[in-house]
Amino acid sequence: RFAYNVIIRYFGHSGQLDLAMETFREMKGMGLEPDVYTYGFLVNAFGKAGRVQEARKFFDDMRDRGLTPNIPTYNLLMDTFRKVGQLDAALELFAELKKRGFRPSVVTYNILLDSLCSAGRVRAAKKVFNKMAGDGCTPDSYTYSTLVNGLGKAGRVEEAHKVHREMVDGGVVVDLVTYNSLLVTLAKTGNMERVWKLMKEISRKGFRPDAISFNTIMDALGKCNKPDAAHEVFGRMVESGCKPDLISYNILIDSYARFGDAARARQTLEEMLDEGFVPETKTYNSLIHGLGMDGQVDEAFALFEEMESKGCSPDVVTYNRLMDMLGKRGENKKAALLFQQMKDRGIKPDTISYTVRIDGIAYDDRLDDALMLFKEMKAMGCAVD
RNA sequence: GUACUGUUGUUG
Repeated sequence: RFAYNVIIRYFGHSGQLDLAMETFREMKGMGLEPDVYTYGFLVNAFGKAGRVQEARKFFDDMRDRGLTPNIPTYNLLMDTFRKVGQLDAALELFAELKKRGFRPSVVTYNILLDSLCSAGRVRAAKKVFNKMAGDGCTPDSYTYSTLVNGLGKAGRVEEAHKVHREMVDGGVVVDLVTYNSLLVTLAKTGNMERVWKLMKEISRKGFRPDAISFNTIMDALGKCNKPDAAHEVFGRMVESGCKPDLISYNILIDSYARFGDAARARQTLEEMLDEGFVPETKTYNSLIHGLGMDGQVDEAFALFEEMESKGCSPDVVTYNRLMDMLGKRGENKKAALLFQQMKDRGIKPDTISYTVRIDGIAYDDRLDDALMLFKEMKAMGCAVD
């Protein structure tokens, strides 16, 4: 049974759900009783793939077989709910496990906190955070990164900073992830002085800033239209012995692109190819954006073709970007063709797709058509925001 | 003998 469990875990981990299922059936066929680990791995496998329904079914099956789920299995299911943003289901499960007399672990609390934060309920998250110690769960470094990250994403920079200080002063064993979480928060405010101060502190504490640390700073600079400063950080990164990764290049390309420097963006693409990295759809999307910013619409479309030949399929972002470009130049015929093309290719338009199309059409004063699209958008189940 | 959680990148 142990061997089967290991195999199921492996297949789940690598996303080969059919094989995991096959192994599960084979195991039962051999007359071996699945245990809580077996079911836990299955919940995890399907949960990771976002298949909540099935994950939940395995959890229930486990009970029907007379097995009692333990805390890690509860955590696995709860984390599945978190990943797909089903806060209510997560809260319900938490209430249930307590009612059944289980003691949540720190992990349970961490998942709960993250669920609340991702749903924007930062206030509630803080309350839970304040209560967890009384429930026998001492916050750990995961707890703090989750909270700092949540507060930061909610724009509550000072609170995030305060929580971080509390953690450091309170003697919690910190790691680089907790520092990076705060770094992201500070970087987004554009206050580089604070960012570099934190970088110093990171080193002083004996950590080496990693690619995520540097990428975070580069991204912040790029977003404030300082591609050269971002490039400088790239240099520092290399100097300090930290190897740039695919994301570093994507960020750098995006920095140049949003600044409108298509030439530099392209040059960076060449550099990343030289370094042996394989560009992604995201990479091309940034480049296309850059060409659009630079007014090089034909070049943008050339790249649109090129990306395909390099094995990067355009996605909804690519199409949105191109349609917006065309709409803003009044080329609505072409934009409409692209819109049709994306649907034909099975790329589901999202809220942004409809928004840019409606926007383009509205420039043409074709309000009836715009209204029709608006209706279609709702009919397609697209959120109207 | 086996498990669960946190940090960075692309579009309106």
